[in-house]
Amino acid sequence: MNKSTILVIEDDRAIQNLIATTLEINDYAYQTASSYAEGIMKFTSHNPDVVILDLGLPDKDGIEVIKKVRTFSGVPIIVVSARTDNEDKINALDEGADDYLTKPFNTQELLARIRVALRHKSYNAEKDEQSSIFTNGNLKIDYANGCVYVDDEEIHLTAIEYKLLCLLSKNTGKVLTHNYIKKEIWLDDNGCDSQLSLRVFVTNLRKKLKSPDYIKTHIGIGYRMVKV
Amino acid sequence: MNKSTILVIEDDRAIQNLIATTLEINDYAYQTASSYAEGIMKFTSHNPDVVILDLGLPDKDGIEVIKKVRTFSGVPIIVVSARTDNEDKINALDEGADDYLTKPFNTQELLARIRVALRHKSYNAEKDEQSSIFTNGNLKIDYANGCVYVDDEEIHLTAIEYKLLCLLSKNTGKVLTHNYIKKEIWLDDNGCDSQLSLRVFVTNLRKKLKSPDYIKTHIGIGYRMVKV
DNA sequence: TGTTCACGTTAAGACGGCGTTAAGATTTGA
DNA sequence: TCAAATCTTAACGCCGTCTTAACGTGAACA
Repeated sequence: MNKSTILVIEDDRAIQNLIATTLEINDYAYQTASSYAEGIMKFTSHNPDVVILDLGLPDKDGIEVIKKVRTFSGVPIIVVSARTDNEDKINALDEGADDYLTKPFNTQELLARIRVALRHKSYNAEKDEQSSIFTNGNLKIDYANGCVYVDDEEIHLTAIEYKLLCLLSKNTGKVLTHNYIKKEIWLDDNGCDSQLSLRVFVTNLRKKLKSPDYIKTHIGIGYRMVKV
Repeated sequence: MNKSTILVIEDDRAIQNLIATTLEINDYAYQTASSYAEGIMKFTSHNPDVVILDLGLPDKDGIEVIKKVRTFSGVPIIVVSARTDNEDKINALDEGADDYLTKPFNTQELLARIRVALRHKSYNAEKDEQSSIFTNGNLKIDYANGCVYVDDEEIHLTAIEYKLLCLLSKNTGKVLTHNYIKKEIWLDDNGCDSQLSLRVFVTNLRKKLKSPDYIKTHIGIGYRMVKV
């Protein structure tokens, strides 16, 4: 049997050890991380099957881990936190966490919830095989680190340009309507004349990608990224 | 928007009402059941998107609901129970429940966990939606991506041409009247002499499809796509 | 066999959407 | 607070798309 790998992001050493021991006894492979940065790094290098996450990290709020991971992966995330406030729970769940346990927790329950998570994952596994690195011609996107390369040279994109590029690249081959793009990028859609702005962003993006061919225009409809 | 349907299996009337009210306020459709038998019956008749289940039912243990449902469905099941015993929790989760809340619970948290469950479900639904490709002879239409291929080579269609082709292909074998096509494509029908325009579009479409045979003319009536 | 009618085809012109540049407004970071 | 980066808006030329007109073609019918 293939061991499942579990990434534990937790800054309290005592609890980290408790979880690690529990996992070890139950024959799971695992990795540990003590901060946001280490967590993301270990995620990309080990591609775990489940993430166990504490919200109280030294460098950033644990919520940021959820947001970051969700930009490129649907892996099950179980939050384990001392925060009992409902708002924290709801916030974490809505940002993409799959479960939320409050400390102190029962290790048997944690194991059961890990089994639930693995069940979900294996059910999804068929279609899921997405990596955190996207490649198309001379274009490369590292979703986990938020870097974009053209001809193996890093290029600088603004926030909106990056969002737009992610949107297009994750839907390569699919035509995205102006309206859809608008809603994804400008969450409140009455902010500006985004139809016009969009044209400018596409222009700039094409320029920075050093080729107009990645993004194809569908007149009257929208845009689409094509395999080159 | 399509309302999600939630089945609440709970024998305590007070809590049943509490959940029902919460769901109603948040614009979910729901069904209620007070026993194992009623729960299974309503499940089969309403095919809910999520099940909320109390373990203490009058006729059978709630665990039996999980076992039964899992023999034919992977629908998300959220257990809501007064039993705080870890064994009960673990047992329910291992039998196939997806989440477990202990009473008294916070309604906002319940709602958040319902959203998690629906997310899982819709994520799975995407996989099944993959087969939206139409084929007819050398013509291939990828509705989901909005692309059209002839002889395995992509062809470019304008917005109206694509709309027209979709209309015809989705009604292959059926004659569509001029009037019907007109209404579907030119929503405000007083815009132009669409009868004349239509002739031009059909010509161009036939040319782009590299064969006049896909679209057959019914003089005085309309057009129809035929299987070639 | 000629007439008529609906449709096919082509081409031209009008129209609108798009790409592009640049300048003003806004946000961000030191 | 100021400077730099970013976002929004305006303007304009170009090009693809849509519409319209004109003519050709073939079938039905007397």
